Amino acid sequence: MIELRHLRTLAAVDETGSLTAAAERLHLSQSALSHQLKELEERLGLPLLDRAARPPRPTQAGARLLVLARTVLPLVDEALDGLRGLARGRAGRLFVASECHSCLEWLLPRLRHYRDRFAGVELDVLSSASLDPLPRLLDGAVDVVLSPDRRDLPGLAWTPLFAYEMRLVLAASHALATRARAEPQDLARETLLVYPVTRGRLDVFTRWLWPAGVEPGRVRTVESTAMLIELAALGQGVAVLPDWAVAHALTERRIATLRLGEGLNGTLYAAVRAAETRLPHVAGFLAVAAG
Amino acid sequence: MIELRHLRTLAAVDETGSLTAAAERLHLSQSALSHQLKELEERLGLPLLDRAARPPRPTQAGARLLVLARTVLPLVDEALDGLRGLARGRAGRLFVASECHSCLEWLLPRLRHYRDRFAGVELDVLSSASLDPLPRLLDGAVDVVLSPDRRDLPGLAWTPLFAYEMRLVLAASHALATRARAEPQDLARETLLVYPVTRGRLDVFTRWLWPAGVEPGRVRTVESTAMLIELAALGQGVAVLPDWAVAHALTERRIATLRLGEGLNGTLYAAVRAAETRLPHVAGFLAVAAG
DNA sequence: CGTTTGCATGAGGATTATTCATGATCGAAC
DNA sequence: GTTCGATCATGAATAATCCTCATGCAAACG
Repeated sequence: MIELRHLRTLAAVDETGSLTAAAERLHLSQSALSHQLKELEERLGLPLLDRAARPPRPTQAGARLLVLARTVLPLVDEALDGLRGLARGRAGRLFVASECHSCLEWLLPRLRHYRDRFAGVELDVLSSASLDPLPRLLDGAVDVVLSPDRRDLPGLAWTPLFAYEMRLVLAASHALATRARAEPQDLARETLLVYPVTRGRLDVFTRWLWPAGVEPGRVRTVESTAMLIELAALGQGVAVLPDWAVAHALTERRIATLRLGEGLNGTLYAAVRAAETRLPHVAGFLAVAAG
Repeated sequence: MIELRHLRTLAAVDETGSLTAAAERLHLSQSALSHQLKELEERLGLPLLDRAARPPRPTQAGARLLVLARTVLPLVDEALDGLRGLARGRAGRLFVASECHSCLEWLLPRLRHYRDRFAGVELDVLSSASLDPLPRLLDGAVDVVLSPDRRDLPGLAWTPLFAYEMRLVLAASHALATRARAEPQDLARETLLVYPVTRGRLDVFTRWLWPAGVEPGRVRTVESTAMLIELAALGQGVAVLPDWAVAHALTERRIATLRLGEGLNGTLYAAVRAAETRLPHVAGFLAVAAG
């Protein structure tokens, strides 16, 4: 059937005013163009050009196809430009969703770095406190999911970003601060400061307290990591946070941290669609995030 | 580069939900589709489909191309439909211009006939009293030119429609009515009734009076053929008209007609663009007009 | 587990596209 | 009027491509 090649040929002939010139523009021989046109005309059963006229005049049928070419070819070229941008990391979409609440603060400085290197990429961070982000990754609503638990699903590729240790955060003056490690029972009389999410999504419950059958004395929800640390420093309660999140506050000596039992370690992973791992703006994100 | 074929493939895969089904719809083997997609992906340097997912999910690049396919393919199909219509005489444009004033009345009944047989054709008659219609035929503004004088230009095809004789029209009671033929000098004292156009476009001047160096006694312009005949019948003057135009009035015996000298014969021609003579709606017009 | 389904791959053949060489046509220049 | 140059058409040969056949592989399903 008809192909874009034919439309490009017609447009070139119309714009240059001769088959010869059009052939040159298209890097073809004049003969190739002549054959191509003839074959198309035969297939359609319609003449497209009046070759006798100079410059060659499109017939009614030719004019109709020219209109088509004029509307279609720019659309195609535009799309191809976009794809070239994608192929070179100069365009694309990167919607990042995180299952890990405190990770957002870890993410932001890296995202600034990423934005500098991939300026053309449409970047967004979705706080998916509610919805399970993995299905949304599969159906294309987001492009990267950050999660501490790696669930291998068909079509997904997982990349470890960094290992961390969850530590008990408490005021430097707290009675437990001198201990080498904390045990679940230690929290039975404490106020536990947590993010406002369901407990099933908090490692401190799922991997530490619940297995030991312990409930904290009180639970209080706090919006931000900074506030969590602040309240812990003031002795209003204790928190469980990844080591990197409290590294800065630790140097100020207002808080102390304890290992949880044998050590509650984890790894943050990034999931992307397997088919897109090679896309520059996706691979670039993984490199920046893991680096 | 990318071709419509690729867009059709992508769209088919997206709509059917599998390569195999898409191949069937496109009357290709599954293998062909697989090769085609693979080659396109390699050429673009981008994955287009996530084959692991079921149904195969378009990647960002694939989604972009799908958007393109969804906008472009309907346009192409629409155009092809139009062309098919053209090829079968069910569509097209036929703008008719006439250099011959009295021909319009000859044309109209045939045009009605034509319209019945080529219902889809956009039909129009342009009274080009002013502009020379042949250049407009060449530049595409009109599609048929009716003219009594055939000027062969490159790219034009001429078809004789019918032969006619210009005859002197006068009242049945006119003194000259019994003569066998009229001579230019006979008009020296008569009022000549003519259409309101420059004399250079009237055969009676260019082919009869001027060669003999005769001027009519008076010249009076009249808009329509019917009025021309009416005034002649009333003895208000004489006219020169093609035989067919007065055939009807002649049967009513109110007018008589004379041969002009040896006989002022002519042929009405139709000019169309040479490349379009085979188009059904053009060839159909010529057939209807000449028949 | 075997069976089915969907996709990938390699090789061979068939179809298409392109080029080369040449001829026809037309207009301009001499 | 002849010659030249430019443009396009054409046929044959070649190059490129596209497609199919015959497989292989992996996941899904009973």
